[in-house]
Amino acid sequence: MHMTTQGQGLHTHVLDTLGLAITAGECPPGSVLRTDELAQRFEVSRTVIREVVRVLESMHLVESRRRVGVTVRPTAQWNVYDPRVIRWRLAGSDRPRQLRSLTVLRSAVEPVAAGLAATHATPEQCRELTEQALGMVATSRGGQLEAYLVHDIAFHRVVLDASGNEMFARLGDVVAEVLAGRTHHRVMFEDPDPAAVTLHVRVAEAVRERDAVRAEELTREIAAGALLELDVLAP
Amino acid sequence: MHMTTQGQGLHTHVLDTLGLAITAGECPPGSVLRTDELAQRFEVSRTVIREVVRVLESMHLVESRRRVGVTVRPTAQWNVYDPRVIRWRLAGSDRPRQLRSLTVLRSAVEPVAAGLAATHATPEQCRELTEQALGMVATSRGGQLEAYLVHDIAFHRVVLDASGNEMFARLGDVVAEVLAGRTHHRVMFEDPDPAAVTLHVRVAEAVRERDAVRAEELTREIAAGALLELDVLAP
DNA sequence: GTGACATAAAAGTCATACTTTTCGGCGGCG
DNA sequence: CGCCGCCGAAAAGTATGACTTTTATGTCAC
Repeated sequence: MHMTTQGQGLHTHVLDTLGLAITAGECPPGSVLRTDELAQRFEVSRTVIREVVRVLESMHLVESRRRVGVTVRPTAQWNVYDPRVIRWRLAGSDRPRQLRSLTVLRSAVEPVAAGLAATHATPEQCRELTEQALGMVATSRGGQLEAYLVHDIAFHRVVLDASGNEMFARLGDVVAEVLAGRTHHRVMFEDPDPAAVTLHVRVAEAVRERDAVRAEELTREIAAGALLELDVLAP
Repeated sequence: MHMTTQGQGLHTHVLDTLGLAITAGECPPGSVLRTDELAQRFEVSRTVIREVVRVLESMHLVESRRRVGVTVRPTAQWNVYDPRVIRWRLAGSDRPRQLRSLTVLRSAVEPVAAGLAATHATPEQCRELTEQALGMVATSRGGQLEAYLVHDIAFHRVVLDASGNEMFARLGDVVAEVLAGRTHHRVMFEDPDPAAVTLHVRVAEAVRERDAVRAEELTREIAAGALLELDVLAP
């Protein structure tokens, strides 16, 4: 048996290992893999390898051609919205680049989502939003960064959900990854920016009061802060 | 043999058929499929079916569990950023909903992308942008909708590429699908809105002149137009 | 009624044989 | 010398059957 992560079946394990290897830059774009070779390397049957390759292919990470093998595609063609690809890349070496891309995406999407949330949010969602904002306030000082993170993630997830747009809603996981990544890779000693905390509270207010333009504008400020912080940390 | 699309192999064909069926609402969420059954239905081996199921699983369209079968997941869990899922849904019954979601996403992303493009675009990209805008002008009248569409898609793709953000760049396919869908599923007789065409030309100008805020603002107008048009067509 | 256990159903895995496509070389012809 | 077409082999694609593993469900004893 192997000593590596083999929790949920061979398929998952091989997929994760290979995906990570590819996104990490081993197997650079253009290099070819052969199924038989992979089968030997992972000590599994060709069946498993083929299924893995098919999934990798569906993420546009590789392309499989007869008589040629499985060739790694150029980075520009990855399906970067696949949560697994995101996770692999965040775990790999170009984590900073990835974080920046994702933060820029957030800064584009979240303000619009907040504006929509102001008109679409259910009372329940408004309540939830306020609750999470208050939770952020309560945990914003004294080094309770982990607890703060939980509320932060929940807050943004509710906003995206409440927007009523499924494309936005599905970005909840992405945002969660970004926030978690930011918290975990920063100096863990400093408390979050009080201004940002206040902004979250005010966004919750704006949504509750159905003030779309204010919700959007405030969220834009939050996003601007996140971008700024990124520039400070990784110029 | 079958008379359906079988161009690039059994796998592709079965995947497309099944994916379409699921996203179209046959096989509603919660319903279960068995691999053997599917193998019979499509007259292919279990091998092929298993690979298809694995890909479908990677899109979060289905979940495969032992002793239970392949169960269709609730819509909220689809990986809606997968180009194939988008295409299937655009071809299916909830095309209006899908088109709206995507257009809202565009309206959030493209203005920001245009702003970034103004500062990041290479001279080559500026040239390309201008060229496509002019192409749009040239084909904007006289029922040359197909030719217009080509330039329209190319234009938006260049903007997203030139933003320098990979997440934005990868939305090129999505935007292409939306624009194509809009053109092909609409009354084919009316020429595109002249105001929109002009706006595209002005965006190209703004980018060329490195005027980020203007590029963003103009693109916001284009997006607003697209949203408006959507409301007119599907209230 | 509750809990442990047996059963069987379905996916997961493997090995193997066979088919199809296609790259790359080789030879002939211009 | 160079181009074109044919041929063979390499690699993925497909099919099949046997076997393993998990697990939902029914059954039986308590």
